[in-house]
Amino acid sequence: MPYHHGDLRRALLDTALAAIVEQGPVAISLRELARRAGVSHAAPTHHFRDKTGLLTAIATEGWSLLADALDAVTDRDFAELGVAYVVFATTHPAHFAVMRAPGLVRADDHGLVAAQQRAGASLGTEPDGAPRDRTTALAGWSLVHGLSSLLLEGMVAPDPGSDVESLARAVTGRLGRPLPGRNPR
Amino acid sequence: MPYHHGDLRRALLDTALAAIVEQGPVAISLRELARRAGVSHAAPTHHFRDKTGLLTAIATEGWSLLADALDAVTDRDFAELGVAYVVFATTHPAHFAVMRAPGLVRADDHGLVAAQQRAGASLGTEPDGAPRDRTTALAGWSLVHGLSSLLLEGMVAPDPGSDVESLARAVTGRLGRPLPGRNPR
DNA sequence: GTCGTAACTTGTCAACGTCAAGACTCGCGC
DNA sequence: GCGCGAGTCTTGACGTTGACAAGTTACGAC
Repeated sequence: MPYHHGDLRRALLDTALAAIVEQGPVAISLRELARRAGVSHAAPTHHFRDKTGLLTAIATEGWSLLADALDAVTDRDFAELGVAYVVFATTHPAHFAVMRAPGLVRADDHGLVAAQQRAGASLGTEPDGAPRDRTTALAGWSLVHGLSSLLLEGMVAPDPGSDVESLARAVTGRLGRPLPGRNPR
Repeated sequence: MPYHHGDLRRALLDTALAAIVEQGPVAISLRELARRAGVSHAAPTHHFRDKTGLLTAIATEGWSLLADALDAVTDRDFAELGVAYVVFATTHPAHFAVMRAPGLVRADDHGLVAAQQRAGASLGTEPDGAPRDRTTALAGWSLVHGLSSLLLEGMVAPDPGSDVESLARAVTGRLGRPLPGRNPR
């Protein structure tokens, strides 16, 4: 094992993500992550100042990946964006758990706020690029954020034989969509 | 200070709730709660086996209070239930933070599950007492759960001059109701 | 009144997060 | 090809925490 790890930062993030899936974001310990990565107990300090720093990095990466996933949706109807949101949450449970956990991250971190805003902007933009009506955007965001949370908390599960994607599609379909010519924004 | 506290269990819960508002549910320490309550560092153990036990008790109480709040809504239209949900979350931030935090509580705790189901049943019941369509109920629950979360995470705030209740009313109004006469809003 | 039981204390342990100081190694300037 | 600084990692230490064990005190039923 070389003295210089190569990419210890990435390795620690990946180890942390795996541990979070197993034990939740609260139960992880920096020392155990270091152990799993084969480095000394204080090595993480240099890459992420402290535990909050590590979790902030994970949350930032999460929001950024979510923004990427939303930007990749070609049919920018809200239903499709919403489905992408829920699919992201269930395929990146560790990221999403940290993103929505209260008091685990430095909420005023620059990179974190920027990544959050990028994701928010993607949700709050109409297919034609115009900003969505605030109430509509908020309702949509709430809906998919809440559904993702309920799924990850285990309070709701897709019907057997069905999957998360079709559940998300059914639920987002309940959102009152303003009809094309009839409603501003 | 008497040897027997009187109602240490309640005192610890209240102290914990206050501390959670200040520092978040993760940062609280059993020892500090004991200190604030004026008892020895091991006293909490006897009332709540461990830290998870305390948080489970808070979550249980939260779901139970929420169920009470929902049951107290006389106009059982979903919009009103939803407003009550969001109002509960913002007026009981400590409870709600624990209720929705991942991995902090014993999710299989009997009392907790029962309280959750009581709240869920209230949301999933039509004004006339009939069970609501599953997708509709889930959409509504997701919407208000998500909105509450976004508010408490500080990612969204009511417009200045407005308040949480009217914001919740506006947002729940965006939910398409599968009633005859199709125009929501 | 005594006695069982519940409530609380004191003492202890391993693990953790964080800090300070030192050791190693890489790569750039010369 | 060589020194040297900056970046990377280690070692060691400190205070705090959650949890456990064993002992002490008060309450209430009989």
